[in-house]
Amino acid sequence: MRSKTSPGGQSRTFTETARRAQIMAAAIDTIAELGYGQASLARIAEAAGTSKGVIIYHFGGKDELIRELLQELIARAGAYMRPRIEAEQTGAGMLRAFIESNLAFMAENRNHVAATVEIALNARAADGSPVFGQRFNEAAVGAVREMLIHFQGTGEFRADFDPQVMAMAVRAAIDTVGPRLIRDPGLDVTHHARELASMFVRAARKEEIPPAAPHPHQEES
Amino acid sequence: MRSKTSPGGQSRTFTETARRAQIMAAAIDTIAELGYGQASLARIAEAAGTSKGVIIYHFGGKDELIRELLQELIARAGAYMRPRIEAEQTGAGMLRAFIESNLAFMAENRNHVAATVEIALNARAADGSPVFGQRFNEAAVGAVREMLIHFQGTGEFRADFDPQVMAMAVRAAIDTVGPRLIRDPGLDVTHHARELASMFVRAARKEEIPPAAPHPHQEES
Amino acid sequence: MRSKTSPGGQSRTFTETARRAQIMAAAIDTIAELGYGQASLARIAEAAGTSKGVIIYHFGGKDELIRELLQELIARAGAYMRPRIEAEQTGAGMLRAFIESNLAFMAENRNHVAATVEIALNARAADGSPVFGQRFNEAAVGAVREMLIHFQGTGEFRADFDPQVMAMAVRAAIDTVGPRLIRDPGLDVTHHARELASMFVRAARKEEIPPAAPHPHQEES
Amino acid sequence: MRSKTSPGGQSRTFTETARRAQIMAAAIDTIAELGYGQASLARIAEAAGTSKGVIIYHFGGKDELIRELLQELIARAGAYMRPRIEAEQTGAGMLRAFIESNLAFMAENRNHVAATVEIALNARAADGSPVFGQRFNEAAVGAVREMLIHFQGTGEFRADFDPQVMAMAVRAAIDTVGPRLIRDPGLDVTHHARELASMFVRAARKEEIPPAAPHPHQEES
DNA sequence: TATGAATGAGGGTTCATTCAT
DNA sequence: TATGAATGAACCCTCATTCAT
Repeated sequence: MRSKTSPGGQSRTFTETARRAQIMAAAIDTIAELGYGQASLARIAEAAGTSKGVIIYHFGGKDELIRELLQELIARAGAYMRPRIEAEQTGAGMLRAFIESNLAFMAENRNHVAATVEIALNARAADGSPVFGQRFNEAAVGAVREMLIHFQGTGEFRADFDPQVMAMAVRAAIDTVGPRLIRDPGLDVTHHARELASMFVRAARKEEIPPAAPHPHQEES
Repeated sequence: MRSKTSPGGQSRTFTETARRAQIMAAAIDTIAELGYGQASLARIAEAAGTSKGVIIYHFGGKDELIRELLQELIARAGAYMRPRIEAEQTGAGMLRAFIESNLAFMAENRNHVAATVEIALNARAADGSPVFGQRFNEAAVGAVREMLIHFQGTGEFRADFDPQVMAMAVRAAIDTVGPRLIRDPGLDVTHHARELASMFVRAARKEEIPPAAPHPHQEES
Repeated sequence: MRSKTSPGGQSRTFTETARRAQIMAAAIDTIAELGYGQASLARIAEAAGTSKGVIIYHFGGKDELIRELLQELIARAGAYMRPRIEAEQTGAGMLRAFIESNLAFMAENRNHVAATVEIALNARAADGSPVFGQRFNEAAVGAVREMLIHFQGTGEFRADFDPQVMAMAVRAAIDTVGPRLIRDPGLDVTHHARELASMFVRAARKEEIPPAAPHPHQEES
Repeated sequence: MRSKTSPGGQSRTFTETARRAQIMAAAIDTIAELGYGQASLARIAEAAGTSKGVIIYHFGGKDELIRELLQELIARAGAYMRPRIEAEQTGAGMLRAFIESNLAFMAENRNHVAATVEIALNARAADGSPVFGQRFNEAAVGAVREMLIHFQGTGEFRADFDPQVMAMAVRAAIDTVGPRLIRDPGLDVTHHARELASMFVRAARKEEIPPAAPHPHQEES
């Protein structure tokens, strides 16, 4: 991981940091707009107003650029979401906060998210094996899974569902909004987020019995 | 639609049909293994044991090959799923059949499905705009949405969720299994499917049992 | 020169002659419309309603087809023009007949002529040297030159012009109409021919002195 | 018009200008020698002592190279001819200057002119339609036509010929010399030019000398 | 630091031709 | 006779990368 040192080996100057930020921004926009496959160094350089050489000079190669880009994007999303999730105490609240803050971040950073998905989906090593998709996705799913397990333990969530399966579904349901957001800028993300959150909460939580229910039947074993 | 005519314009020879099938199989495997971006004609040809020229001779170009591949894959999945879905009467049954048959098809045709997802996600026109992803995904989501709407109308499903949002979530939850299946051959797809189906059924169905049910039907084992 | 024998070595059957004519017609149209460079065997075959193999079978290769095409086209033009020229006795009459009949043939056989010009201009041997242009053009120019020389001898034409130069100019002036005819179908070829003929006759013939010219000056040495 | 900007978008470096000139020279020679159809990027690169990639780097593609080549060639010919034509006052003088300077330029720049003709005649768009031939030729013919019309107006030239027809003939008579020059380096272009000029002057000019000319002007040496 | 220049592999495609049937 | 199938070279072009300046 050379991500904190400049090509010469020293830590970064202000100028270099700025150049890197500028290039990364251009890369985000280019990937979001054209997709990973069409985002060549030449096009990214053009969007950044520089040349291919500069990019390679600063990042060492396209792979490095992509890797750093992905790290940055994930970190940014995490910084946005974490406080919003941790402000909640209940499982329902946290699950809802997770989904809603994730989608809110998407809505506010459409290009960033689109680029993330493009990279995670497409970036491959020389031998064709996925580079990021795997570990990235597993980490993201893992966080949700642990949360579900925790509240299964407290009794707030039902015990009869597989937390891994639901975690994957939550992740997928969120991620699928990204591409759609790009094509349909008018999408009401807030509504979508609320609906999604309600849906998963309903699926996870134990049935609440209406206060004055005379004949409490249980549904489903 | 030239998909039923050979390069000469007449309908297909036995030999041609065989060659086409062989090439398409090689393309499926190559795309599933290496991803869409790495699946060049040369690599597909190598996997098929022929040369690029042969592929172009039979399909007219890479675009045609991809298009036919996608059509074939979707048709095959539809043929597998449709009867299983139509055998059901209730909304819960159909939703469950949809999810389970889709995942069962995936499990039995891993490479095919992985290739489909790769193509749908990544194939782009020269200007960078998605070629299939959009319409393909919308069609798939639309089918689920209409089903949900119908059973909201009959009263079996709750009326207070957005069928479009749930349909997208269902699609995404299913599609996310594909890539994972490739990397983790030991995944218990049957279990995953049952869990997923239960989850969405629980989220969609009304919670109340008819007050004083004289003939207790069991829904779901 | 294998142009009178079929691939097997025997002289041609009726069927073969018909096939050849059909292919040659298709080649003429294709070359006239798309130009020599774009007239691939595949396109010619398509226009002829057959396959590339058939063309190669009948002509032995693309070069043979082109060579025969050119011969045929020249022969046809000659058959049209020769009687019209030979019907004249004077130099002016023959020069005029040459130009006008040549252009008349063009107007009636636009595609043929366009194809001829395309081939003569573009067909090249493997080493890049022109195949037909040279000898074909020299022959065509030579005929005009000999005519001019003959009537310089009889005294009808001036003796002070270089017959080779004028012959080349006549040929070029005629040939340049071909391409234009393709693009501008409304061109009045009869008018153009008459103008061209008058122009060259005026340049070649000794000045006719107006009958009652009082002071005959000569112009130009 | 990107013809003054380098691949990066800025104006040209010395190195780039030199490389471009070198490549264009190689392209001229290659096209002149082998014809447009055989002048592939590979062959041009070989003649220039570089690789295809370099050409594409500097010109962006074959089309650009050809387009710039044609512009350059036309501009150079114009710069050569214009002052020689404008030095004349009479119609005969200008017509003669046009023809003679054009052919003199040809004689001094054989490959350049041959390449120009090859390109103008053969370059085609993807659909087979001529790219340059049309407009290029019309422009060249138009200039001559306007000159003829002008001196028909002044009375120096006869009024009874079609200026468009003669203009086309002049252009064609000149252009036909190009290819011949390549094959026959010993051709006496000066003689040819003088003959051609005399011929067209004789065809255009009125035959009568003003009845009783008091001050005999000499027209033409 | 930064850039212009060059490189070489690989991309998809067209083409004339060969060959078995 | 005729065709469908395959071949292999050549085509133009894109790309990530290297290198001298």
